[in-house]
Amino acid sequence: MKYPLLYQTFNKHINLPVESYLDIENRLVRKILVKKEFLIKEGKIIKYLPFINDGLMVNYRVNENGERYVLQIGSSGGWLGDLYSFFSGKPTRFNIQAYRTTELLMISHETFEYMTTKYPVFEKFFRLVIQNAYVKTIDTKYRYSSLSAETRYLELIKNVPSILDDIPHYLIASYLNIKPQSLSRIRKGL
Amino acid sequence: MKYPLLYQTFNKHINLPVESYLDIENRLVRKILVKKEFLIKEGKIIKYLPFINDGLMVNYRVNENGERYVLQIGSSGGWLGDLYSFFSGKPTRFNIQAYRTTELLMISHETFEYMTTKYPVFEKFFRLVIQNAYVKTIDTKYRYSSLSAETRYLELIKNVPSILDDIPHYLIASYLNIKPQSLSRIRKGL
DNA sequence: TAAGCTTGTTAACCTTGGTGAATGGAAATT
DNA sequence: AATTTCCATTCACCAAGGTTAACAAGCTTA
Repeated sequence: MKYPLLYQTFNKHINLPVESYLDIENRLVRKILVKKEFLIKEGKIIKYLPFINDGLMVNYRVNENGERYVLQIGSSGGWLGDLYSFFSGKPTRFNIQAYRTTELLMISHETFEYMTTKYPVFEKFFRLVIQNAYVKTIDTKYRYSSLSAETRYLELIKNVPSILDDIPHYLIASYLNIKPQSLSRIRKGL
Repeated sequence: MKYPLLYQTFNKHINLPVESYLDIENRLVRKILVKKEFLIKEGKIIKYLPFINDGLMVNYRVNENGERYVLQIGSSGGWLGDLYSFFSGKPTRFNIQAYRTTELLMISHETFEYMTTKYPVFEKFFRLVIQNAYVKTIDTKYRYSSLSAETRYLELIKNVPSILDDIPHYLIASYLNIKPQSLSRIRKGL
């Protein structure tokens, strides 16, 4: 078994025999990104579902004025791609970039088909992965409404401490929905 | 066929023969809520996946100080429940309330099992419903970051005009992440 | 009908975070 | 090594939205 974290992730949601896991493991595309390298750039059509086996990635959109808005930060054990583009075949509006050396295990359309056909329990697995991500974003909306920027910042660095080493402050600020100057102000006040 | 909107909703994502649809239609629990009636109250365990065949519903959470935070507004043709509670069996933290007479078609655990077992294509259907909801909430985060409260208000009433007739302003304000006084101020300025 | 909620609005004042400009240091480029 | 670009920080000032309070209009309910 080359990727125990992935096996563990599958088994958190579904019951998967090791042989079936190994069958799938062989069909994954492994990819290494160095710091600042892009996995996804706006306008491309997404061909893979990426599992972050080890690393840290940032998903952002750019508006008409060229300003970045960080929407998601993904770390080891998570999935960070563009489901919509992957399943619809339409171009993505996201940019996903590694912020330290990152090892991805990627599922192609072909592998996705193979997995869900040969092991139908994977339909459920992917439903659960998406469902958890969805539930998390609703929770984020609640916490953004009810908590101050400072509290959100403290929560974030508690949950993902490695963020401070790897992700520039101006992106952390964007993720928190504030400007870099405001993040500086908050950090100064702590 | 009693509920053409539901049939249409299925067929937007998957190919479902009419006979299969009719088989399922018979297994739904129909429920009518009057204005202000609750579908879900915090602390309960959710037993159904509700489809809004006709109506308008609001999902909110309450914080320690008793303040409401509106997270979602659902209208005809949508799904508005608590997936997490439904699938995990844990108590919900949401409150979901009708804001006009609302007709729901509800899927019990038993019916969900039946649907996904007898017509496996429903695994895909529910994955897509959740996926679309997820994609939409990420988009909402982007638009909330980059747009002013006034623009968000104008977008909202453009997308769901019936909101103004049925949902009190203080809930609309909460959904927009502002206070009722600020919404008044915005409305005055228009 | 009266009393009592609930909701919407206004106004004065306050707080949080945004803006624009300046500075210094780190990193990338030449 | 020198130059340029990028990033974090600070500051003074500004704007959007929050807070508190008062009041009016609609409802409920007695």
